[in-house]
Amino acid sequence: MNDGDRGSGRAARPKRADARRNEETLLDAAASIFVRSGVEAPIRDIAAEAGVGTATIYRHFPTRADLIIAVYRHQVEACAEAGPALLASSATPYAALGRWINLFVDFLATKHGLAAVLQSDNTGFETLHAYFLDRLVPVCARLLDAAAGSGEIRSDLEAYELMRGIGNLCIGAEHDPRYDARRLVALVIAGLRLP
Amino acid sequence: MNDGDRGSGRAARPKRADARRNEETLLDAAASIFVRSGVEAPIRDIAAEAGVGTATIYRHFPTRADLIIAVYRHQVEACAEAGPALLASSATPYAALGRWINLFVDFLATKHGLAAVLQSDNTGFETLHAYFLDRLVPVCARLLDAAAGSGEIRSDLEAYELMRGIGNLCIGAEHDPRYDARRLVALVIAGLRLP
DNA sequence: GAGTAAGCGGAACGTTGTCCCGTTTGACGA
DNA sequence: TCGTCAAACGGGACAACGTTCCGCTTACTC
Repeated sequence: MNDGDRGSGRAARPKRADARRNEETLLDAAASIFVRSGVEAPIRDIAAEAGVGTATIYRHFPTRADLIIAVYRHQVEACAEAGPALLASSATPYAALGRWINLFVDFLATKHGLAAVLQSDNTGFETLHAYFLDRLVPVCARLLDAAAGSGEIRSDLEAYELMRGIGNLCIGAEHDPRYDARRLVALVIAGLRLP
Repeated sequence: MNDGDRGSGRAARPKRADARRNEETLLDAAASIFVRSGVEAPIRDIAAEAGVGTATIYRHFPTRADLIIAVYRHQVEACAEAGPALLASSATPYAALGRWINLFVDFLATKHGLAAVLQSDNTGFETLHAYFLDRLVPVCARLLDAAAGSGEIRSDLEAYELMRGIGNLCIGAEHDPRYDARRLVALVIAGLRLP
């Protein structure tokens, strides 16, 4: 946001053109490498794909988390915005919740290794945790509250816990035909239901 | 098994005493380090704890998976053997299933990082996957079959898929007071129940 | 007690993340 | 148009780690 200049006081000179260009190139390269080799691909590979030095990546994205966030920001935003929309357009809050969780699973399951990174307690991914949580937990909480309010589900589960559980279930779902994360997630959602 | 000599033809000379001693020492050291730093602790740390060179570890346990298996074998066996016992002693197969899953979660949740490693699609952990799966999936399948047979749960979920899901849910459960794997697992088990 | 191969320790090598530093280059004022 | 300078750059340097190799040590056998 605030493309090009900062909002604070004396305009600190805007980014140089080559820097802006490099950032674009890097995002494209990272997206491409993430698809090919997962979000834990070596920094050097991404740098090579972009045709820049490794330091350039660190300059634009101090941590891997920052890069991942930048690459997937659009999709996360879309997912967050889908929450209220689904709530408005679905027959019941429970139905909305189910659909929204599916959206979330779609997102995670197609991102090679993202789910795993999202759960890792590795220091250095706090930014990533914080971003996902800040953005999506409130959305999930609203859906959960609505469904609890309408008496469809139990009300003793925190959105945070549910989202972490869903995230966990999506780990390693890409490469194992015998494991379908969606089926397990559906089980959790079913278990949420009140008799 | 077959402590000391091999069963095949000409007795290939038994292991040297110092080698056997080192293996013991290594298992103790690894167990201790696993508790302190998780199952992905640097090989060097384990070697240092045991007071041996790194090559000694590789000689006894060619891959990290082999070491992990050796360290936890007893507990896995106990878990496997608990399956039939619970089935015999519980009121219903469904109750037995629930208790057995709890045992499994207890095991995983206390082993710093084991759950994560168990799911990783990293080459080199096939042995670990194979061991856990070979040993525990059949046990789980029997419990699942029994509960399905008694009409308590749906019958369209493979034991393999359930176990992977449970394993996934246990990832990162140690260090986050806001995330209780057991609660999510209970939700899955509840979702399994037939109306 | 001597011979021998199993076993050992630690140095060496490859890979990866991260940081540093000398060089290049875009932006701006003259 | 051109000179100046800080932003930005590239790639080499360093550290941590997994893994392998090799010369030395030592437990067993006779």
